[in-house]
Amino acid sequence: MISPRPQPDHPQPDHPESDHNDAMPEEPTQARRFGKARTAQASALLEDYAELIADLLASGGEARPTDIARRLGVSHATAIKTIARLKREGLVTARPYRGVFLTEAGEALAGRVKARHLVVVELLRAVGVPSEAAEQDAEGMEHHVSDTTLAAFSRFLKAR
Amino acid sequence: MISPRPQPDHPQPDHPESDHNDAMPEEPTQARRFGKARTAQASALLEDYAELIADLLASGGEARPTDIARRLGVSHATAIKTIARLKREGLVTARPYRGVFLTEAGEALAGRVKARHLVVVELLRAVGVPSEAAEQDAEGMEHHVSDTTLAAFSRFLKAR
DNA sequence: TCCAAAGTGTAGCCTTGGCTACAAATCGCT
DNA sequence: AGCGATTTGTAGCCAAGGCTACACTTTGGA
Repeated sequence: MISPRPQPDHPQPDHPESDHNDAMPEEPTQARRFGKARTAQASALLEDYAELIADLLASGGEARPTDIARRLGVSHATAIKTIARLKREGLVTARPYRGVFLTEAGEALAGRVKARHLVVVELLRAVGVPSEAAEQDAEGMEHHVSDTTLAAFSRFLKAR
Repeated sequence: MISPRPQPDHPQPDHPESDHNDAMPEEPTQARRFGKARTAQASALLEDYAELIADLLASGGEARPTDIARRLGVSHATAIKTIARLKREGLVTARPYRGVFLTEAGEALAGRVKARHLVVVELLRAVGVPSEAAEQDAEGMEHHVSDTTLAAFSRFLKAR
């Protein structure tokens, strides 16, 4: 399946790093950054679920799997599977046919997420992003906003 | 451009509450937002690879799988698998043991991604985020920045 | 020249997060 | 009370994106 005998038509004699005598340690930093972005992405779903469940409980009184699924735009089976994962993570409690509730940890997470969401949306609007786009983009961006950045956002908004 | 999953076109025929007279926050809107954030996430990796490959080609002359892997902080096997996917998507060309090169589409993508990255980092710094955090957070956030938001960022930076 | 090291590729495994299809439980209405 | 509709749960499938282990090429140095 691999090619028949690749010919050495490609002389690349020079070694890039030979002339890199000065500081080169750029890779670890970048790798770390990418890694962090990857892990942030991993918790994003959990955060969204926690926030939504809190929302449903606050407004409607109950958070049912189908409601969650519809709001998130996924099938109910997917929602149920994710709820199981939330349960494993200790963020919610749920008994069959009885709805979903947040644990204390889940509540705390939901609160943090919601606050962060608001700040991000506010900041986007403050720099001139239309509300519609601000809401849309914040949904994805917020999960990558570190505490440091969040604090800077708050400062900026207050000082404005 | 990148349509990873053949979306079976959500057969969400139901207009849930026909008799919900009072303001129920529209679920379709929220579902759409979450869905978009999800798909944005899907293309994020491809974007990162394209940008990195462009960077390596520009500075070192060649983009080898191990270099890519090291810079991204993943195993070389993972990098190779992803490169295969990039190939499937028509963003790069690569022959065994010969390095990776960008197609025209890949080049275009890399250019867009890089420009966006710069704007996002600039914006973050402009609102007071320390450089270190700005770089870190931009890495994750940029993939969720829509054209509309990007334009607003540029405007804000210019008008500052 | 030739052999070991470095780089590359393949195979298999895992988890996430989607989906559909089907089964079981609960609800709501007559 | 009973039955159909809705909701919930389960099972099985898929692709993406990780990993390790192993095999194969290329390259470079003795």
